[in-house]
Amino acid sequence: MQKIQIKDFNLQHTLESAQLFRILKKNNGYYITARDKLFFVQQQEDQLLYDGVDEQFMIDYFALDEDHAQLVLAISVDEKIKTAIKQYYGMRILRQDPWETTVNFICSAAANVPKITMNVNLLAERFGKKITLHDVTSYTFPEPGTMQDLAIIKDCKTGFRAEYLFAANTMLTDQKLAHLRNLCYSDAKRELIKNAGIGSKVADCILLFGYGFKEAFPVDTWIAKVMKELYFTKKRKVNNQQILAFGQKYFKAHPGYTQMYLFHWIRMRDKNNGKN
DNA sequence: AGACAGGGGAGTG
DNA sequence: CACTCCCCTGTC
Repeated sequence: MQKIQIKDFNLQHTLESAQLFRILKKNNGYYITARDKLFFVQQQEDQLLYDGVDEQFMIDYFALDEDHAQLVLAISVDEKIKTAIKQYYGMRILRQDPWETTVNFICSAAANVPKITMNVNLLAERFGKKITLHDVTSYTFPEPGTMQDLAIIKDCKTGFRAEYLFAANTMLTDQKLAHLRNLCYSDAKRELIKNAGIGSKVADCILLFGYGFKEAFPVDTWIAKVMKELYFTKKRKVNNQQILAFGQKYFKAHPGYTQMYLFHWIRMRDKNNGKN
């Protein structure tokens, strides 16, 4: 087990904020499968204990080189967002693999966290390779181009998303996805949306979690709800596009980070209230 | 703006 | 137990 010093970091909030799905809670920590790696991580106050990956991976994956305090300061534009930040301080946006993120969020359409988790775990079992760490077994994420059997994709209970996944597998490569890094946010988004099954919301998730575009502001039902509640109290009707435009303008420092805090805050609040 | 998708879960007989 | 119905949620 190795150790790394951390600051302004909360592992639980980071991992339980629906930006990644292949997590197993165990041994007072988490086993995470990320693309072709299976690793263990546990927080002990200002340290992360980890195994299965090297230090450079940890720094990059968890964005440990980011000045989170500074970032939070920049997005603290009003009391509402400050409340959410206070409660879940240290929630980081991970730097995930673009291909894996793309597949994850194609699966996310008309689904929820348990269903997405089921879908991607099944896909990995069918198309990935077995991988083991300690007493935990997992499967690597399918490589681009390897999901060549539509029937198997369907077997993974992906439903109408199966064809989108099949097409993405045919059309996308790591190289093509890497190219999007050279583009600005809106150009990259325009490119992503050309793919079937990727609309505005899914594209924003991919851009935020897979590329680190902090301009992205994914508007799902939770964000729509919290934004209406906090910022559109007088307006009778507002659509997701308007919420997106407002969010990007009002939270202009880092809309994506603000979205994360608001998303987590509203989900936890409603969960604790016994709603949902 | 409304139809629609597959699976899960609650409710009913 | 078998069934029906409704909900979930984002794309088309």
